[in-house]
Amino acid sequence: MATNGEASRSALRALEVFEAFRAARRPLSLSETAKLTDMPISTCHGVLRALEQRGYLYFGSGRDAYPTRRLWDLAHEINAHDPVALRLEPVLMQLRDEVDETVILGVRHGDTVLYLLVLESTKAIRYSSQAGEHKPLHSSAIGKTMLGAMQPDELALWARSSDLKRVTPHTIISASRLNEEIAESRKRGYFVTHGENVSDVVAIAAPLRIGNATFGVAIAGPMQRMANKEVSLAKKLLRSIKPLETSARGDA
Amino acid sequence: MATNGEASRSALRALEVFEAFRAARRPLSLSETAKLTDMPISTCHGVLRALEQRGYLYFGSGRDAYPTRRLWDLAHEINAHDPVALRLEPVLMQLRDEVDETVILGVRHGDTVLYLLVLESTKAIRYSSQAGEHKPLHSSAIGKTMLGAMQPDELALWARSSDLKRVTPHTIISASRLNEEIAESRKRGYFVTHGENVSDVVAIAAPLRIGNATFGVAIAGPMQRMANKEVSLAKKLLRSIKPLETSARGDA
DNA sequence: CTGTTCAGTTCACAATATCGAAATACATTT
DNA sequence: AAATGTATTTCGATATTGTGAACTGAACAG
Repeated sequence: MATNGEASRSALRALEVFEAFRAARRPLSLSETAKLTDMPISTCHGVLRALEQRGYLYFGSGRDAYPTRRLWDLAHEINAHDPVALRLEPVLMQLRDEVDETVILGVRHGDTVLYLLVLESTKAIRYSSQAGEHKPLHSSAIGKTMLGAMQPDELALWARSSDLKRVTPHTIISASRLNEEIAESRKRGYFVTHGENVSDVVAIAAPLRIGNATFGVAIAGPMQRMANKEVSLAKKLLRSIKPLETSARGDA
Repeated sequence: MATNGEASRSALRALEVFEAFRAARRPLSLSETAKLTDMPISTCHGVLRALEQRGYLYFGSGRDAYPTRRLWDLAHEINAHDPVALRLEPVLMQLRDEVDETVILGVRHGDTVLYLLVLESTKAIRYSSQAGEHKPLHSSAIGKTMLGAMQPDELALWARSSDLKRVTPHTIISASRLNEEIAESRKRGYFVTHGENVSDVVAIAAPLRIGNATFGVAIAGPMQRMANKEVSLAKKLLRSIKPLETSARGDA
């Protein structure tokens, strides 16, 4: 698991192209793709050609290209063997259905939380995000959960040495207040954010230990709907995920 | 749509890594990934880090990494808006279910056929392939379909100037025989291969014109099962795909 | 038919990634 | 604890790739 250093940009070019297709939701020409991905046209040209050669992309009759199923097949098979999500997803899905708010699985990743799995609410007004996103540790509910998993003295040190950026007007930017809140939440068994990362969003999160890794699971939704259900949602959350826990010996 | 020239290798590195995970069906360490992708460890290291930073990959507690859902979400959304497969897939799926042999959608791509969509039979013994694969024009059923869409004189020229490689003992490597067979098949309305591309595989294919692009649809299976059903399978194939055709004006 | 525009392709140089090797971290055994 | 073997990270010379600019070709208007 890496910590510092710069990493290659060009290795991700292919994925940037796919993301352009996702955003566009339709076939794209070379120049459109270049614009959307913010690459020079000649660079984009090379990437598209490479993808075409490998069968990831095809050009129909005109100049427009669209990805083939190859990417989907790839993702599908990878997914089908995901050791973590495989076990957790059914339960989290059930929780999502039960509360019909967005349910998120995340892990710590440096000074951020990485979303591994986002199961969105079916409601029109909902917390909407996606797997692969990063959120700050101090302003997200799962982040606080991760902080809660640290030793109190470690945490105090981390809070002092970190730049607790203000993300919204409600973000906690004082190290001492953060320490206090984490301590209280730890006792209570769950962690919350009230519009500290995204205005008007309340999230409730709890830790989930699998083997010797700590994950965090959150329920997130609009403040209006969440406000007076905090305790009952927290109970449902804890009830759902507790059975998933595994001691350091019994995991995949 | 490009024809010649060399294309970037490093842009595809990320996809090579994902393909390693597909093949492995489990989390992989850096050195394992490097071995599977046949990259030097230090190169692979850079790629994995880049993927990690962008949230496509995460390292659990140990040294092993696994892709997050991000790739799947990406593929899923791209798929959901695929203009061709969207319309064709339900019908092809129905055909697959009806005959329970593998059904393939392909297009011409230079001197090969590119598989856009592969719907495999549910039978244990079946023709198995995947989207993104390339097959020679002269030895695959969809390939012959593409040749059949050419003008006869164009075809004759192509056949003479191409290197009709022997793929199996049954591959047609004579330009004149190929010309004859295409001509007959054209009249008949469908194209076949008898173990010319893969031994013991029989495939039946027909053209599908959408707008001004020509696709090919094939039913492929083991010779034993296919042998005496050729005509009836061809009828089913044609019946399925004929309603999908669109003149040059009515497409997406 | 000719001029204009726009999309795609190619080219040569500058910027970047690659890869061997050496350094470090980690795990397991003695 | 020390030692051994294995895995990961760093480093820097070198080769490859990315990039702007110039080129080609197609589509269209006058």
